Parts: sequence; C-alpha cells; structure tokens
Amino acid sequence: MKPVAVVGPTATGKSDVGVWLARRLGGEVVNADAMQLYRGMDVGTAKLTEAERQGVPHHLLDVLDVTETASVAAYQRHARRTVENLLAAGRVPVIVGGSGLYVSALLDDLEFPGTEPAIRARLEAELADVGAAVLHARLTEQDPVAAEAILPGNSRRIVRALEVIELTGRPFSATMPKPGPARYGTILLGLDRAAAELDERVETRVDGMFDRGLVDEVRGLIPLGLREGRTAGRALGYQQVLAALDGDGDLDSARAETVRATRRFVRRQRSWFRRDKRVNWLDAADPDLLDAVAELAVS
RNA sequence: GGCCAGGUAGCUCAGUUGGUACGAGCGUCCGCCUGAAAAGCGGAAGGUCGACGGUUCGACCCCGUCCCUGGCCA
Repeated sequence: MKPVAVVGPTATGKSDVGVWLARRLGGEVVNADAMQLYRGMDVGTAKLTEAERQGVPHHLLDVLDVTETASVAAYQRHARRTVENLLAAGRVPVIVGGSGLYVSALLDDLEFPGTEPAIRARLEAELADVGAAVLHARLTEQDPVAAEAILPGNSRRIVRALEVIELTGRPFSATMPKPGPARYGTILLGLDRAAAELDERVETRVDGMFDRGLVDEVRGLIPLGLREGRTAGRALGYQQVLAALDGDGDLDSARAETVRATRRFVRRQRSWFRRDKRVNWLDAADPDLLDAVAELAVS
C-alpha cells in the first residue's frame, strides 16, 4: 500500500486522524513535525501521549536533545529510511505533521547541498559586522539568480546561499522544485477548518498547554540547555515562556502572545500547503471526516 | 455640581507653533520559503484626526457649545 501523509495547519486534529488511519490500515506513524522531534517537549508541542497513541508505533519522535539543532537534511535521511523500512515490512507509513519543508524534503526531490560550520560561522560573523545589505550585494555578484529570489533583508537565506556557493562552487538554486508526483506514491490529505473556528481552537489549545504545565516543562528543560539550543527554544510557547521567565515574568502575556504567534503560524502553514495541488483537502469539522479519510487513503 | 487630563487606523498611542495624516507598534489580509522551517523574510488594506457651530483664503491643530472616558475635589 501507498503511504498516506496527513498535513495542514496546527490544531486541526492531524495527530488523531493519523492514529486512526494507522490502525485502520495496519500502519505506523512517521512524524513530520520539526518540534516534536525533541525529547521533553511534550505539552507545548501537543505530542500524543502513550495512551493516545493506542499502541500505534510512532517514529521520529523524541529523537533530539534540546541542545541539538534540528535540520531538514538530517530529517530527510531518517524519514526516508523509516518510510522505506516500513514499506519493506509491509506496514503503511502514515506521515503526520505540519512542517511544510519537512514534508517536502521527504516527498519531493529536494537535495540539500552540504553545510560547513566553519564557513557558516565566518559568514555569520561577517553578517553581524557588515550587515545583510553588503552580503546581499556580494550574492548579486556571485549568483544573480539567487540574489533575485532572496530579499535583501533575509539574512538567514543570504548566508546559506553564500555558504553553498563557497562550498560547492556552484550557484545556489533558490527555487523549490515544481511538485511532481509524491515519492512512494504517497497520498496527501490536508486537514483544515474555517479560519474563525481554528483561531478559537488555537486559543483553547494554548490555554490548555499552560494549564497542563507548559511553564514547568520549560523550567525543567532550561537546565538541559533549552536556552542554548538553536531551534528548540524558538518553538511556539517555549519561546514566549522563556522570554517571560527572563523578563517581567508575566505569564498571562506569554500565553496571549503564544496564541497570537500560533495564529500567525497557522496562516503560514496554510499558504505553504495550499499551493500544493496534490493535497486532498478535508474539513476537519466534517462529522463524516473519517469516512472521507478512509476513502481517499485507500484509493 | 466644580477642576484637571484625554477623545487621531480594529487596539495602544505618536504628531502637525493652522497649509491635502511620511505616522509607529500590535492586529487583519496576501505572498515568498532547499542543512534554524513552530524559524526567517516581504507586500497590502484600514483614518470625515469625538459632534456641531465659529474665526480664517485654508482648521485635525485656534475659539465656543455639547457628548463621551479617566482622575481629583465637593
């Protein structure tokens, strides 16, 4: 059978649908969520509990320490290997997650040129020194096409482009590949809800996280290096709680800010997945959702 | 009832010593995204400047009255 991917904005109910599908199809879940990769980040990432997983094996969950930097390229290697192993074992991979680039890395023909910490560090130091405009000007000389595609204020991407050029001696292709058929013949299901309804769900979800101990979770992760990690501490909720603990300690504001940031994130996720014509969109509020899911998943 | 402060974008507030609001942050909408992606970046739409009257060539800015909000005093 073909793998099924359940994608879409956060707080639509992807995880539960994933478990249901896995049970129904004799499959296992492969996480495609950048932050659920982290050990110890449970409440704030809405990670399914052991009980909620209902015995369905979940892969690529809890594989990173908070000090480790998440990486799409590494995710791509592990996720592809996991999916291939499952297929070889006759199990249906059910890919679940809202990290668009991760899903794409797994299912599209993305190739990530290497990275070199020394070069990266040097470019970043330079960035801090001379500013993004200067580096962007250099990029214009070395790779006009990439410079055209990368806005002058986007220092992150400018640095990476220069790194790749220096490392490979070739231009940095800054364009996402035109989406062909998904790898492994994967069927993509997109879950979404009416905007107002989803905004409301986001709010109750964030409230729930704070009520269920997000702040304690953050406190517990600080000694493990949450603050030092490059990516983990930027996660929604964690970022805001850290800032509150470091600053005025106003956790109510942190909660409100987390709601706002999560809504913004939902908008970004929509615009990422919306343009993928392979996605079969479903209304997560539809009472017959699971029937619709089942129908599409076995097609 | 009196005194004071204030009523400018959906919200919080800048601003113009009278010459068509360069407003800002947040929110909203839209878009981009190849080793940090729950990250990073860009664009757009929103204002009869509380109401009415007056002064003036011209008022959001000056004068008067009124309405509303907050505080203080009776």
